[in-house]
Amino acid sequence: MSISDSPASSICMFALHHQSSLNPDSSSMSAQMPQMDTGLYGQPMAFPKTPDVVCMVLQCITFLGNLYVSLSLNLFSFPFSVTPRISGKDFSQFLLPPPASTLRPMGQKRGPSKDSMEYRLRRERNNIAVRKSRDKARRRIQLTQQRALQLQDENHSLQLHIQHLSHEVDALRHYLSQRHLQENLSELFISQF
Amino acid sequence: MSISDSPASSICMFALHHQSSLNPDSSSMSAQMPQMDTGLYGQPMAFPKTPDVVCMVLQCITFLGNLYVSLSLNLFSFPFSVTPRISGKDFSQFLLPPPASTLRPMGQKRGPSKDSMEYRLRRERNNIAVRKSRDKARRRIQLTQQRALQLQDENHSLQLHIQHLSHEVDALRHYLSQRHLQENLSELFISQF
DNA sequence: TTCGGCTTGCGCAATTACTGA
DNA sequence: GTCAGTAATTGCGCAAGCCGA
Repeated sequence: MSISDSPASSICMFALHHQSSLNPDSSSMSAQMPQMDTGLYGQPMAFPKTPDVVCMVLQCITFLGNLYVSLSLNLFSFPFSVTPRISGKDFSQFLLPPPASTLRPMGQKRGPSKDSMEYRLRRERNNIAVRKSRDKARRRIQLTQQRALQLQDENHSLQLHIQHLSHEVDALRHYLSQRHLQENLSELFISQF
Repeated sequence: MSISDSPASSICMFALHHQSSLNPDSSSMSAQMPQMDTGLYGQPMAFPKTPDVVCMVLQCITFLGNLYVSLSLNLFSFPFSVTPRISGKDFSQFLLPPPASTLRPMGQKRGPSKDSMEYRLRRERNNIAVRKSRDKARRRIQLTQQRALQLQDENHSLQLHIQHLSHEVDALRHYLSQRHLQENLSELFISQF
């Protein structure tokens, strides 16, 4: 588990920011502020129509991914509450072509652009992997918690057992010491005759 | 912990999607596909210059949020690795005004729009809360794991203790039975006289 | 009832871990 | 052993729901 928010780094980020706040190369920024590129890339372009068959493929991938998570959840039957907190889950972002304005000019080498089918397939595969990984993590956490509770109970039982055995040992020792004392007295009594 | 990916719900989502894949009301879609609005809202507008004081406020909030996480991490000194995996963390998205093209016309009642300062402040507060909450969850998981290991060790010690006590009880019982046999023999021997 | 913080599912992107050629 | 491609992991932001004051 890695945390990038160490004090030094966060302070450095904070300090460095003043010089790089206009960096247009950040992919996360371009994802959230695509309009920064409008001056360069905002020229009118033909909206790329996505073939229906590709939509079907994406739908199938999404569906199978969700089915995987659902089945694995039910397979292990963990006590997750299944309340539909996210009521309006929206898959349309995967089925619609990305906006035309995020297209880069042809000369730009950025790998596959955000509207390419390869990019969408890659993203969707990763989304499935992410869901799978997080589900696995949830299971691991649940197992650890259950194991801790079980160990706690076991510990309690063992302590009771130890208590019982200790009492037994004490009783036996006490009994023996009494017997020993008695015998000593008897021997003393006998020896006086 | 709630999971909304039950089989039924995911299938329903899948089925429902066919009728709503073009829903432009999805906020998540609008976040990732802001250009869908260009035809409506892409008219030339004056770029809203953000006052420097607001940038300062946002910077302070971000900085304090990161500081909180950092300090709480160091305060409890958990063995997190501090490798800077995200090398180019970019805060500029919070410090720059949002793109003009995401502005909604005044008539639209959507609550605070994505470019309003109130929205950005709300988002930034939530981001801080999210970081805090996830950090707390990480700590909880770490504690649970450590507790499980500790309980396991404790369990082992207790089992050894029980083993020792059981042997002791056995030895004492055996000793007593021998003594009892001896005494019976003695009594028998004495009674014969 | 409302409001603000807290949780949590999710997608994105970067990075790491694996695996087969 | 190397390298390319893919899966897995992880930090992050967004949004929705939850909860207590």
